[in-house]
Amino acid sequence: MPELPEVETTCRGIAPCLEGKTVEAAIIRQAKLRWPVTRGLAKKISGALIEKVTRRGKYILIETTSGVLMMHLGMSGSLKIVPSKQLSEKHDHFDLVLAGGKALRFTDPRKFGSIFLIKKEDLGQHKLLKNLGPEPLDDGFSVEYLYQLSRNKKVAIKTFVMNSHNVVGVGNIYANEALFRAGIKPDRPAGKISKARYGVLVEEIKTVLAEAIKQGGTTLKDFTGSDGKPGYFKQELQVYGRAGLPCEVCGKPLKEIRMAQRSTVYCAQCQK
DNA sequence: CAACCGCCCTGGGAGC
DNA sequence: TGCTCCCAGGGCGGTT
Repeated sequence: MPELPEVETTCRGIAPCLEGKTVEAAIIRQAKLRWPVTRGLAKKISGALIEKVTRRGKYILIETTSGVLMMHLGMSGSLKIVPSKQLSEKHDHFDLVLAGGKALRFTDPRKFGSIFLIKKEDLGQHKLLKNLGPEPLDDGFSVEYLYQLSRNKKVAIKTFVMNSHNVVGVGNIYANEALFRAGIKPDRPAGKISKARYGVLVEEIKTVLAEAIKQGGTTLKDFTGSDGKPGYFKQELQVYGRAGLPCEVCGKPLKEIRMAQRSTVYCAQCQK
């Protein structure tokens, strides 16, 4: 499942293949995704020049002279560069066909992803973007920021950091990992955690994401070749997916609880 | 407003 | 081996 590091890796992988290219056509095979694909997208984007590929949270933004193509990979989505003549498979819902024989192909078995075409001037006001919190790796995501925001909040710290209004891009896996590294019990109320502990948490969130992005670099090399190869960061995970297995620090079996319908794994000994 | 839950979807694993 | 069941989960939108 693409978390922020994978989205970042995807952006870095596809950007050189897209920037400066002209869009010949867009092929929409499945318009029914998490939300309907923007009406008339194919017609509107044909002939556009791709200027820049960026990212906001987990939204990939492909800026063109005809508007911004905004894509979210949801749970199971991926993007790759393929020869435009390559036959599509069952879950290949969208192609952005480029001049020169290649295409950007969007694949998403569970259809939790989304694709929009937005006017550049409307981007900041788009409902999916306008309420997003700071980027976790930016300086705006600081101890002061998170600590102040957390005051008087009763919500559990894990739910708090996974809320994209507070900070973007911290999904279930990295929330679990960062809390373990910071030694904070996931169900502790956000408003009752000291500033010093927020200092540790903010650092661990940044570190774990940065490390995962670095690992993504390995995938980057053959990005256009095969699929996104899930699990490249898997060997680094200390708690996620390890319920019942011994804590790598103290050896006690890791516990699993459900928080907001999400699997939550922690060490009762190391996390307080 | 906060807290919570339902929902969108399908592959894969467990259980029988 | 094949069926059925259930779970994974980002994130919005609706309800309480």
